[in-house]
Amino acid sequence: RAAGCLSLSRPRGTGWLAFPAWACKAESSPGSRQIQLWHFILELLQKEEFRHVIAWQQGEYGEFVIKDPDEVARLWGRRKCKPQMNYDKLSRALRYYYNKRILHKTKGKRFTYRFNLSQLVFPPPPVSAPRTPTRVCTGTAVPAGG
DNA sequence: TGCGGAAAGA
DNA sequence: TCTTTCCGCA
Repeated sequence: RAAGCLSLSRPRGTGWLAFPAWACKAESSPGSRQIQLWHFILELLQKEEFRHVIAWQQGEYGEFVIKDPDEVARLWGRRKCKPQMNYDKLSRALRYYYNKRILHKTKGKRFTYRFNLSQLVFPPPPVSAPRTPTRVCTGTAVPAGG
C-alpha cells in the first residue's frame, strides 16, 4: 500500500546549493530513520517543478514562501503515508522547529518561514565548479559570511 | 493565520 | 526523538 507514496530523488548536476550545517546530517539522519520535514521542504525548494507550490523568497536569503499550503501538506502526507495531513498539522511540526533553531517565522508575511542560516556551509561541487554566476544567483545560493 | 500545550504514535 | 493529532486562544 506504499505504492501511492511519493519518492523524491535527489537532483544532480543542477548547479549547487548552500545548506546549513545541520542540513548535512540529512544524508544519514541519526536517531530517526524517517525523513524529516525540514529536509523534505529543502527538497521541494531545490526543484523547479515545485516552484508554484513552494519557493525561495527572492531578496531574502533562507526565506521561503509556501504558495500552496494545501499542496505542500498533500505532498508531505504522501511521503509519510499520512493521507489526513493538512497545513494545520504540518505547520505545527514547523513550529516545533522554532525552539530547535532550524526555522523561524517571518512575521507579517503569510505562509512565509525562514531557515536559520547562522551556521552555513558550502559543500564543494563534486563534479565541476559552476561556471555560470547567474545560476547561483537564482535564490538558492546563500552568500558566505552573511 | 499563527501560536504552543498536551497527549499519542512510530 | 520527531512528528501527528487536537484544540483553545489571540
